[in-house]
Amino acid sequence: MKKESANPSQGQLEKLNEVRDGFIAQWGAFGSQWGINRTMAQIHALLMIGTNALSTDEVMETLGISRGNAHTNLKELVGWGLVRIIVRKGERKEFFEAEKDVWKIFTIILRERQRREIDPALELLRDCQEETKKLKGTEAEAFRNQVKELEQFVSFARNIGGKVGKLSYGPAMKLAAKVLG
Amino acid sequence: MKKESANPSQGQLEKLNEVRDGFIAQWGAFGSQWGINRTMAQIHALLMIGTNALSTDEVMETLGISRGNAHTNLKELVGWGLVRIIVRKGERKEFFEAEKDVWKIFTIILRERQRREIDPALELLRDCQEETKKLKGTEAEAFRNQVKELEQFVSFARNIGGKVGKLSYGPAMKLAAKVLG
DNA sequence: CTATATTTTCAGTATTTACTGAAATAGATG
DNA sequence: CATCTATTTCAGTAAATACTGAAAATATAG
Repeated sequence: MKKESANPSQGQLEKLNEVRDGFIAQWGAFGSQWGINRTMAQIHALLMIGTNALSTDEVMETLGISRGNAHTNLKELVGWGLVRIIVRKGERKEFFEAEKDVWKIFTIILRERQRREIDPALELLRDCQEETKKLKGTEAEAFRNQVKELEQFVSFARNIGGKVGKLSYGPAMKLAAKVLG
Repeated sequence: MKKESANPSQGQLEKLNEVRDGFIAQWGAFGSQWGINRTMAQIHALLMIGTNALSTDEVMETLGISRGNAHTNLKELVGWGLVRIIVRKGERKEFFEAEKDVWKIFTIILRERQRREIDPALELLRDCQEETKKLKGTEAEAFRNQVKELEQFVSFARNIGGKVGKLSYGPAMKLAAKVLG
């Protein structure tokens, strides 16, 4: 008979995989609500909760997805800076490893969303003001004014986000303490 | 010959409509990147930049969409609290009016996303910790630990968001000044 | 250079998500 | 209660998005 020990039993391994699979599936679902592709979120979850870097084939197999899909989304994650490519000497394959530090993950996502989504939105808001600068009438003024308010708020928020994103964990916590008073 | 005045000329009205249409279209595109349905974002933009409340028919007509689509998305916006229903006496139709105060818009979106997306994610993270509490082994520990870190961070951020969302404009700006200090 | 392993691309297809239009329901009016 | 107006629902369809699988490109080793 097997003795109880620090090593997991068969049942425990099964349980772990069950919970992990559930986590990955759910995380994928959350991702798609946030405008992130489901598979990308799943791969990110998979790499984040595992102990070692995985190859494309391992990702394909674990999630049951095609090579093309795995490849595209892995590279997309690398593009975000959330995943790094690891090359092991003697091995020809690439392996993929996720950033695990939650604060780093947060700042990366913050910066990337600023760059990809906030900045273009600000540009639109500024263009709209510029284009209607000389127009007269109630309607035109209402439009210009609302757009201006939006622009001021977004660029203000962006500013705060920018500062926060540059902080490292310690200083960020000190700042948070102030906010939480 | 028409004299120049505070009233907009024909050309100005055209220009205004052109810029407004561009704004609405672009805002819709941004919305879909953020996991918000395009039409809903467009209707929100339309109501936000206009001077008066619009009926379902006016929304349909302006955006060139079906009644069902207009109806569903208007009610969804009402569900978010970003749009109010106006009933004019003597009129049988409902009219829709958007919240225009940017700080209010921000706090509404903050609260709703917390409720709809962050809270369920936190629940998942907590469940995963609970379910794996007793499992032994390196893999299990890595999983539990990463999930714990995520949970701590998200619930911490949620906390800050919660406080900020409860502030009104003035105090929020004072707080922001500290952060930007 | 040839053989082999790995990555990348992408046309075709599947899945998901959003929209239409019309029918059903609800509300008001005389 | 018959009629008219407005709202709501939803089956069917359209559009957007994501995925597959295989072929092409690239890299490595002998």
